Amino acid sequence: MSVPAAFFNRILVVEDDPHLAAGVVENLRAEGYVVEAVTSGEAALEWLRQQQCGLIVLDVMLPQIDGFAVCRTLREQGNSTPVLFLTARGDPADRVRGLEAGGDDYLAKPFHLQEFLLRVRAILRRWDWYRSASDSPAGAKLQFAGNEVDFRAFRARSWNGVAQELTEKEAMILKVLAERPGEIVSREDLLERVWGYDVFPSTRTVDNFILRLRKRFERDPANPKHFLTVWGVGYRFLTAGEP
Amino acid sequence: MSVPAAFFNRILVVEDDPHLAAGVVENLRAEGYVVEAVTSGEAALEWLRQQQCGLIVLDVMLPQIDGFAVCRTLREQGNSTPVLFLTARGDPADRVRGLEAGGDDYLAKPFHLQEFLLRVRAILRRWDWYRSASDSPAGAKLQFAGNEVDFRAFRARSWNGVAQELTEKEAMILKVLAERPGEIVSREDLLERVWGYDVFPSTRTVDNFILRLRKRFERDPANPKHFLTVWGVGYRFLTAGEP
DNA sequence: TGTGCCCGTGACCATTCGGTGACACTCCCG
DNA sequence: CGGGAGTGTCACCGAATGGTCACGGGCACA
Repeated sequence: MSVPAAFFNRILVVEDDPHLAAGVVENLRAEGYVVEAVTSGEAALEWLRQQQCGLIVLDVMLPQIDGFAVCRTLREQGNSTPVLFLTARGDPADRVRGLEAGGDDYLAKPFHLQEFLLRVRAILRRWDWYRSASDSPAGAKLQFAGNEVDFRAFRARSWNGVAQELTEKEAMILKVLAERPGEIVSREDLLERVWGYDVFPSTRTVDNFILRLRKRFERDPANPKHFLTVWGVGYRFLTAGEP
Repeated sequence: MSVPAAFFNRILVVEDDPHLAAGVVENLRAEGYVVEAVTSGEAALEWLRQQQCGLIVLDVMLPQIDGFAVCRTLREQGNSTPVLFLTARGDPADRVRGLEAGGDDYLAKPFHLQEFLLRVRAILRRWDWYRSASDSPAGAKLQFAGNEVDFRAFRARSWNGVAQELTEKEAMILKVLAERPGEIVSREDLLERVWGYDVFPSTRTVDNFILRLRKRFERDPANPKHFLTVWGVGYRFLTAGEP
């Protein structure tokens, strides 16, 4: 049963709300998955007739065919790709319904992005019997300027050896910045990536988190060398030092 | 490290109706399990003398030796492989009898295929921890910070030498956490792994068990060093101290 | 039938996080 | 060189979350 590993890190996202879809897609991509997105059940079924993926993220509330029906149809066709349902309601009975439709997991909106990513990882890990258990999507750890960050555990050790317990948001902001070292990341980008959907704090909130990161990881927080301000736009992360 | 042959995902189907057997076998295979089938209790016992599997799907109505008897015999022989009974009748008393014979779950024919597959998955996942405990001596015991836990016996000795009798749930939660030291485990993960897919205690229940584990194993339960809270997500277990 | 153990829940309180506003400061631009 | 927009920084507050306890139901066993 040695299946070519190619499609295992591919994920199909089926979501009609473009905003939510964008957040989900971007975050999955950032985790190292290859992501495709469609906006309806029909499109999903069509896509899956021609392509394979390792996981389907499937909104329950879709126009025309709902998510449950999509999943049932797939299963009847003998397609056993893992499915993670997203639903607006948090009703436990819905969870059972989802599972009985042939799904593998279920998450109620609004969900924590982190929780979502954990589940995606869990499903993929669970399904991969024959792969080593230590598969880690890209970038579980980050090192720069003597700091060491473990994104899996929200934990870090700063240059001076002090252990740091990051909060969820701190960790995610850091991750988003660190994914594109040297590139400019706008505050809006950060909001989208970290808060995901339906919540929009002011951009000042972002500044505050940058402040915290500087305090944690900069030798001289007032003269940042790694969390740089790009005036009028956003921020830029440097691991060592390059203009 | 492509681990092929752990027997966890092997399933033995004991069913004398060839038609039903074929359907069950095929569907299990489609799910990715490795399936063997025999048609009588004797054959099952014989097979199990030489082979191991992660689950036995056992029809109750078999020629000669019935399913209950097969299961009892296995248990007397010290074989603790999980058993899922299939029975023609929906008699609740049968369920009790099945459980008394040492079975793990029970499904009345005719059953929904999805329901069946769900139960299979649930059983395998639930028993995962136990298997890993009883298979390798290493997995059976956990040591950290002067505590010693024997998952097989639900028994432990805490750092101060006090003997602890763990309950089943306590042991399972501890096991799930300890399987991924340093990594975040969400409450939902814990619920699913420990309670199964169709039971829904509140997430507060999880907190309570964490509380108990802390009382048992932390030197200062109010300032946990090993059972750490990850705010907004879940918990994280540390044996000593690692980044 | 009674007793004890588990475990699930609700209540109450403590803590944490994150979002905001205020104020000082910086940078850009005229 | 001065003004205004944008940013650094801080302290604060509300809401959400977790810690902890005590109660009660259910099951098992005597």
